[in-house]
Amino acid sequence: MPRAVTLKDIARETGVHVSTVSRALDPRARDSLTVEVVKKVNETAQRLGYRPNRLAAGLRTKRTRTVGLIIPDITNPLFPPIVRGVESILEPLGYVSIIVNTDGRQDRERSQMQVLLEHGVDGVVHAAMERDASHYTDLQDRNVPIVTVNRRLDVDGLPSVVNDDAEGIHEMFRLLYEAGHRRIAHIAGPPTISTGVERLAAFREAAKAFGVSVPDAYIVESEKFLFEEGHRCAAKLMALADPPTAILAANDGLALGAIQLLRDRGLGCPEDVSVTGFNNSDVLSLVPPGLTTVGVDKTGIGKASATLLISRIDNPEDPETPHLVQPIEVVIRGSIAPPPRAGRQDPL
Amino acid sequence: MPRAVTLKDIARETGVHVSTVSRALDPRARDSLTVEVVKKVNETAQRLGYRPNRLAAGLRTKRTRTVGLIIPDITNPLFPPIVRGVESILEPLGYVSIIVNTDGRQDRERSQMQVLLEHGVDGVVHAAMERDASHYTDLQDRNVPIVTVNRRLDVDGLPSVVNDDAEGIHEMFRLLYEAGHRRIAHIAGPPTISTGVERLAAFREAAKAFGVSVPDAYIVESEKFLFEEGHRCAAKLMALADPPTAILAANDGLALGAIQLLRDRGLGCPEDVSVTGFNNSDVLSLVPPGLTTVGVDKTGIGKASATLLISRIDNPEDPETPHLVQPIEVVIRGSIAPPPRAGRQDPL
DNA sequence: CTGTTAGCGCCTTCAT
DNA sequence: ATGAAGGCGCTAACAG
Repeated sequence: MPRAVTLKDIARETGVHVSTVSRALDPRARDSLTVEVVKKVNETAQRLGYRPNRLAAGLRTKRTRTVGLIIPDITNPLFPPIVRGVESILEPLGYVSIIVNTDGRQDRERSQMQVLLEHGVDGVVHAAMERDASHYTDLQDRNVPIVTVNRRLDVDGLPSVVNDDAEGIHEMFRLLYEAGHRRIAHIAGPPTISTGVERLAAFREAAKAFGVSVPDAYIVESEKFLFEEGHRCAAKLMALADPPTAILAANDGLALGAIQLLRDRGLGCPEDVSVTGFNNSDVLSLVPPGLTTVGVDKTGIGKASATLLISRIDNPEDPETPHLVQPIEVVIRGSIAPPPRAGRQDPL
Repeated sequence: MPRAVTLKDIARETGVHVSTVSRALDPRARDSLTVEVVKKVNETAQRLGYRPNRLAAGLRTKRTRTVGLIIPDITNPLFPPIVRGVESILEPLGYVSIIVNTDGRQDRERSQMQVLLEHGVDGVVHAAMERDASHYTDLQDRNVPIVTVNRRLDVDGLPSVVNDDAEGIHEMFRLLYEAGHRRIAHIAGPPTISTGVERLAAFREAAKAFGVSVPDAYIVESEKFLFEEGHRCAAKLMALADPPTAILAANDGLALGAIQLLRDRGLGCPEDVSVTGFNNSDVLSLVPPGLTTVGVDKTGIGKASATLLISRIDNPEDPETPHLVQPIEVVIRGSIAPPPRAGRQDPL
């Protein structure tokens, strides 16, 4: 069990002092040294297989090259690409990420932040879905930079990166409108989730923008962003005396559930009812009829948030708190068609 | 920017020495102290919001309560549940995980291990897919315990946790056999991937066990575990003079690609050709006809590997290197039917 | 039962 | 241009 090589070992080997070794290995301090010394030190470091002890360095410098990544649940397909995006920026810079899952629970969020603090993270990327403004006080007290990704906070002062949800909803609405639909319903996300309320608000905006009136009954709130909920909510919609000819769902899962409900009722998508989703989940191309949806750049928001975080870490005094909005992409598949004739005969 | 509270602060506040504070906070050393002192120290620690500095402690004790998690790509749906499983065990024990992605590249695996070492991880869980036995020498030299998960290594000496691939393939074969199939083909995984060769070997075993002879042309090797490859390989199979009546694919993606090929050719699954997969990916229930497949307990292997790792960390002298095999589950959906009449008329 | 001492590995003045 | 010395926060002998 050969002990790890330390500066001291290199010092002994080369005959110079430890602090000289430290300087020779530090690109920023290197030039105050003889080229020969630098060369010899680096060579022996190489030869002995020296690896800096980040703990010791961190203890001294208060910089650990570690960042915390707080996410609700890595199992939710939304987050792995974000994580990958973050790492694609951080890793080349020599940072490692400590990932913690919170399941969206405030108590866990709090305690996990403490854990990150204990490990001396240089910064934190917080990916979340809940709407509540979490208590970042501990981090801010300790002056640890934090960036939120994937949701805009109610209360603010922190940099954030989000997708352009409003634009995505607007474009889905436009597609339905231009196909001829006027009876357009919305299966909304849970009111506790940030994207749930954002997309609902955007839906209302879009309806107004296109001059389409939406009866209250055309807006159904789901309890979770899941297939089953889409199914349940679509059932409520299709049970109306005046059912919609199109359903704009707040995400893909809800949309797929809605399509299933239609099928159960003997209705076809898109012939009888058009449906749209949000997120462009990987599997969509496989499941008929192919959901028209909003593609979001998950890796992109991850990258952007990491870039933002690094700039905060490197310039702690910079007072800016940018709010980045990542553009979305319209993904057209087969789930939209003009409304059926019966639909057209109804008075607008 | 209030500096973090340290032992020294508590010492000053309570009037006892730093080392006494340290002891009072350590459950194992606590009982050599007066209850009053312990009480007072803990109260003030609480009041001041003391959080131990893990870096400093780690520098002293060589234990950081940090483990490394090496995976090819968190974006591959196979890994998030494993990660979650690992964390479900580690987090309650006070460990955090540093996750690094390697894209399965040896050079990155090597360099990332160095990075983990620099950060003083107490152990490493290595999830991998490639067959090559990686060089764990650096870790082993430093006496850092390591557990591999999701693949068995060619060369060994390390504890590992894998799924019971052989059993899964055997069961799929049985299902097909019992439905009446005798012309059963295999779309194999890439030969560079551990599960690829394992499942191919298991397929040959199963065929032998059931007394079914498999022509060479009935085994097609894919280059990646992907839909497109399943499509391509199935095309080769169905172009044979004597095409199979059943396709046992090495994973779900390949199976779905095969089903798509059948559809392209105007053939139905399961009426014309039966198909089976492996992994029980989340989406399968949504895509017709519902793939019959092998369910693997990803969270379970994650948990098992973490448990194994902890026991290695706690008992470094223990010479055992267990190889755990996690049981699989047969998931029956609609993709198997008896072979069509035409198939039966062929000579066996 | 508690204080003293030393040092983990590194960086950073301060001297020379 | 390099060495000496101190200390980051914590723990672990060793004293007493």
